[in-house]
Amino acid sequence: MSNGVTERTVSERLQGHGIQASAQRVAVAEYALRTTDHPSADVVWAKVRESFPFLSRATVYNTLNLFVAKGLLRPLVIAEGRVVFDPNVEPHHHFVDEETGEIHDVPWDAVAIRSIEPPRDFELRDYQVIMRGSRRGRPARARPRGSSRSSVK
Amino acid sequence: MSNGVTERTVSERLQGHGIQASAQRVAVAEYALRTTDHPSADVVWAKVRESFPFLSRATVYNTLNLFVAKGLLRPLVIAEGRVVFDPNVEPHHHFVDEETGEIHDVPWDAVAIRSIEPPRDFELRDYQVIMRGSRRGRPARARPRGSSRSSVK
DNA sequence: GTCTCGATCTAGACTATGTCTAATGGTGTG
DNA sequence: CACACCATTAGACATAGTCTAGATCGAGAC
Repeated sequence: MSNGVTERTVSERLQGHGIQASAQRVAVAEYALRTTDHPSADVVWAKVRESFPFLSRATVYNTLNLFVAKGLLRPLVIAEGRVVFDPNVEPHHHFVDEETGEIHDVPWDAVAIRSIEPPRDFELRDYQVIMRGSRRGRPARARPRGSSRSSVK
Repeated sequence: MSNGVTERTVSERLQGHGIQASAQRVAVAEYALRTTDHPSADVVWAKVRESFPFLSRATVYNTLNLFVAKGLLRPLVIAEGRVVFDPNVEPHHHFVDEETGEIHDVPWDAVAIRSIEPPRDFELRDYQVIMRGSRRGRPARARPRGSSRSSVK
């Protein structure tokens, strides 16, 4: 794909957002800015270390937070127990599979909103629709939470 | 307020949902089923212990998860770093104040949705709009995250 | 009343996510 | 080379949440 955004090297993208490039930051960016998996910070750490073993956990957290501050990633508070990161910073919605915990992007125009009214005295900065459900045909009962066993005896 | 729902005692509500009442469960319910604060489990623990000191943390977690399983509470994955609980189990939306982290209920009809299309092969169980912003007049820059100091140097 | 059984409650160990700190190392400028 | 600055590191720390093993409670059987 050569759409004028992804054809630039990762290193150039970082510098274009005012981020000093370094070996570690490029390695994190190569994964985190290309994936569609909505990984958590620890998942990024594990993935990147496969090809770049000299990388501390603190650096991954620092780097991801830096990318968020510079507008390269968006943090999502949707998954249970952790923040996940989305390199798609354009407006869109999300669908959470309640059985697997997987998060899928939903195009902005898959939802037609006629009007939206924030609470009085509050200023709306952005919004999105969070859908929950499961793959068609599966009943989807008790949600997995932490361990695989049921959380209520 | 005597609207046919809240006029029943908490103990009766628990039994009506198939939950064996106990001193601890009633104490948790008195707070968690009445509040509009969207508390986390540890907040519930702290609040309830003010008037009911003999209460372990595990009991609070067990009890809240039981209430969720029985449909008395809805878990929300909106706030950073924790799950919060909402005794309003009717459909509604939420507004997150990005400065304070406070969560406010938004009535269902504050948003007019004309159509909504989940991803192919997925079954939509429920959905809600998550709005983010801040109180009018305040600029709302860096979001507080964990500690009060900036997370990116 | 007392025995028994299952449900509930408890303290504390444990795991996972995330932040902070102090020290180390690399790079550019003079 | 020396200095300053920034990135990186390991590990300590903080917090949310789960699990376990044992104590305790309560209701029915006798």
